[in-house]
Amino acid sequence: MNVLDESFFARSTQEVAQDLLGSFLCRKIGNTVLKSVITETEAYLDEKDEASHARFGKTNRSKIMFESPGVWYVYLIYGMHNMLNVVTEQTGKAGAVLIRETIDFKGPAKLTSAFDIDRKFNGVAISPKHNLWIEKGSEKPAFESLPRIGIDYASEKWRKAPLRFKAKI
DNA sequence: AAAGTGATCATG
DNA sequence: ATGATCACTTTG
Repeated sequence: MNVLDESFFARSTQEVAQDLLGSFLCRKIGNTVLKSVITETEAYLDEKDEASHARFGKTNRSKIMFESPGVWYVYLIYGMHNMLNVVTEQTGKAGAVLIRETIDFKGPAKLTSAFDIDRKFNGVAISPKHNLWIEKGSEKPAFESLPRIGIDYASEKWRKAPLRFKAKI
């Protein structure tokens, strides 16, 4: 099938972040299936990445990033917005990709709001069985690499690291 | 430019 | 226990 499985996610975070561009985020709610093309992602690496939640090591929140690839990592930010990430890398190595926008929804919090995604998906397998999954796109789009958003607390090296990937329309 | 909102992390 | 901070959005 076209459904992405664990082998897709068990690779380097940057590769997964780039390859996710052009694929379809899919959500089943009742009898309806929503599908929207992913157009922007960000890679968050392991302990060395000063912008990543893994920078403090394994904590209650970040431990999911160290665990098995192919599950969702969803957390609440600013007291009101849910962020949707996929866990990457082999078990034991931290990594996650933030899905920042799709062709229909500009902004990570608007996306989760539109797809009715919240922390109940944290740690859940990325699979149609759980009504939230990703399907392979027809072709990998051209993209540009940019600094990530909203991480001013990190040092210059990481603030400027081109770990945001945006598909060219 | 600044509010709004609550989980999370460090510190005590 | 408390306090500062935060991978955002909306409004002015």
